[in-house]
Amino acid sequence: MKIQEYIIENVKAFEPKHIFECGQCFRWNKQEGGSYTGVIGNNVLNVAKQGNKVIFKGNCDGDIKDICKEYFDLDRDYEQIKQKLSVVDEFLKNSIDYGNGIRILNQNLWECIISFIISANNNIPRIKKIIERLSLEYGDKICFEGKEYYTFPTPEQLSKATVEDLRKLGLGFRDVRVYNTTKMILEKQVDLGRLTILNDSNEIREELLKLDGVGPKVADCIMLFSTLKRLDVFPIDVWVRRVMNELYIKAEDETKINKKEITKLAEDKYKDLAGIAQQYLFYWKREA
DNA sequence: ACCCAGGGTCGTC
DNA sequence: GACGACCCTGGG
Repeated sequence: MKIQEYIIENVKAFEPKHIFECGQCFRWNKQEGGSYTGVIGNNVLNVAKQGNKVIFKGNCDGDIKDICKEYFDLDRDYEQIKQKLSVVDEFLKNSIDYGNGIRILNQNLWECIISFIISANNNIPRIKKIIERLSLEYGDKICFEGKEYYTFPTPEQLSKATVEDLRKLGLGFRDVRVYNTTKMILEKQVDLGRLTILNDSNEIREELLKLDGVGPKVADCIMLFSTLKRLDVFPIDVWVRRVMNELYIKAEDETKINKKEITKLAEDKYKDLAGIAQQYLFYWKREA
């Protein structure tokens, strides 16, 4: 572990606020001055934007440049993606202008699974608090700039928690789901190593759905926001349902819309970039 | 004090 | 396939 720095000059499509507050991740916190600090694997990082520079600073277990390239998806051309999506229609173009610095992160698969199981029928502030408590209780300590941070617990570490322990940490009815899923992954009833090798998205989804607490929405989030990197999947939650109804469907009661109708609409309009389009729409709808 | 909603899923009918 | 229940927290 050592303190390192990595700077990108003339950066395009990179805005910390857009990246960390578009709902894809839960472990980043805004600092005084507007930078964000968070934990990636065994590393603590601070991300600051100054003009058209991005400055990464961190206590890292490995090369900070490699860590950032992988996690922040730096080798992907988001300017090209935005151009492609902007011509779909005015609505999407407006939301892209609003969240122009969004990037889809490559988050650890295991952490992503547990995080989005916790997200079910929950709100973002509470999801973040629960994940912090899990890390504090079962993760490893890392120090950075005089403060203590904690890694997200490994399956082995989290398996030390009983259902009652999880309930005490505020998971509510999700306690059993996290407990069961941890066990299933540890015992390789669902093999995460094999998941990353699979090509077919439907095959991956099928495997994820075996896990307790993973339904269609959570499975889609995991596939989009983790290292599985399925940019074509379109997670449908209350917000996306809302925005798709307002823009295109215009039904009186959005809760009665068939999910398949939304999925088909997204596929037709956004094609293989539906997941990224979803993030622009989600961020715009929640913030603006 | 009371009600509602929140990045849904599960069990039951 | 539709429906209610589910723990907990914050806001009206």
